Amino acid sequence: MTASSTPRLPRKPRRSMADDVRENKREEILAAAEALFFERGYAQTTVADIVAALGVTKPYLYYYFNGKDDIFEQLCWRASVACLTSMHTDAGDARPAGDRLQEGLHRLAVANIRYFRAGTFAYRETGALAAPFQARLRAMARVFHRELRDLLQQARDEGSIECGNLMLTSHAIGSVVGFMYTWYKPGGPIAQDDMADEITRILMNIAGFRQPTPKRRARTGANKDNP
Amino acid sequence: MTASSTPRLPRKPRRSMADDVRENKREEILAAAEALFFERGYAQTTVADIVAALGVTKPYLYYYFNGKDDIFEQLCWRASVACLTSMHTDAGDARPAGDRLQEGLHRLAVANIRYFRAGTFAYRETGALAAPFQARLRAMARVFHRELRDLLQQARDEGSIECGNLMLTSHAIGSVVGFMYTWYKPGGPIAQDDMADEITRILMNIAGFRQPTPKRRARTGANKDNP
DNA sequence: CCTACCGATCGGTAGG
DNA sequence: CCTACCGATCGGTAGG
Repeated sequence: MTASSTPRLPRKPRRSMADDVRENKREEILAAAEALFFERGYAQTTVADIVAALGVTKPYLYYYFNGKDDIFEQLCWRASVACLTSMHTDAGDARPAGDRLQEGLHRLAVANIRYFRAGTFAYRETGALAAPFQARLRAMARVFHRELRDLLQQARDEGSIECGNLMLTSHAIGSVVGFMYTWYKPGGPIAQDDMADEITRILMNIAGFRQPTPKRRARTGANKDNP
Repeated sequence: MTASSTPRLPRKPRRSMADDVRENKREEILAAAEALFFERGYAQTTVADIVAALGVTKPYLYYYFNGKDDIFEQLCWRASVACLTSMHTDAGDARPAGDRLQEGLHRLAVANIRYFRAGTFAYRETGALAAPFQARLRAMARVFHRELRDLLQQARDEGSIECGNLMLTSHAIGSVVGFMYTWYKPGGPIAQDDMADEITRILMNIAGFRQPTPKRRARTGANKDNP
């Protein structure tokens, strides 16, 4: 989290080869557990299921993680962070709010497609999560909705969208990405990039977006080379 | 379901007073279990929790139900039926598709508000449901989306809505009601009837509804007295 | 890094 | 003798 160190000093590589191996094994366990938690649910997935899927034993798993709940929290946290920080925009970003909104919604769609499994744990499996962890997730969700509502309001004020109740609009947008897991599975007929664009269009439609900003046909994207 | 019997013969009341008492007790158990299953999840709710909430004992519960899974399935089934049959319209209904769509979406909103707890079990707790039961739910969900897409297409053909991909629009509509449980709790500042109207407006907006049918300002509603 | 096994707790049901 | 229920305990399995 606190990765702000003085540059120009490539000394002391934080990560040895042994660390990489360890990290790979951790990720293998996380990937196997994520698939099972998503399909069967947290409580219906046993630690024996996870280790069987990997062809290892239970003590192997407990060497890399503190327990079943530890694995679940790590999966849930990283996915929730990726999805719920999508609407964050730099304070110095002077572009029209409509552009920033569209870029944020696109990030939101991409994150929810990328983390389509673990991204659902926070709201599907609340009962399986410890109360303090739930509180941290709720706090992050509040920030997400605040940032989204602020962007919607700014975009409405500048006239690039037309929407009614901001809270309901915000929730409707969150619902479309949050409910995607019930019908969308990556690997289907539609490529992930195309699906992200399609979802972004739907989200912009819910926001009441009318035409791509009449003033100047701005081509938004990941263009952050020069300001 | 098959309640079509010859009238004018009030003989043989199907339901004795003892049956009513039994039915009341069943409903009490179902209500207590529903609240716990919704808040803690199926696996995190024990039979001991349910009976404790009612001040009764486990044999009492097992007299009225075959088990924990039996209770869960009954809750899930009745709620899912109520929500997923909302888009069904009579074959003889000759009104414009836009009106039938709006009426169906309003039923959908009302059903999801009414069954806001057990209505989520089908997609939140798939892992806790037996495979054959899941199959029956999936079949019913398929019918729901087919009926919704048919209505959307008819409404688009008659010009009362403008929407893009019918499948994505249908899923976006289902998402808004399916994800309501994450932010809406009945008993809040907004009355249930008002919330149903508000949700219906959002759903119609997602469908691309433009003004209440320009041709004739039809006032749709539950007015089925005379054709 | 595995085999073998524990303390705790589950859903369900016996006898009375 | 039946029903509707209680206190006590069952077999089986979870995480560890």
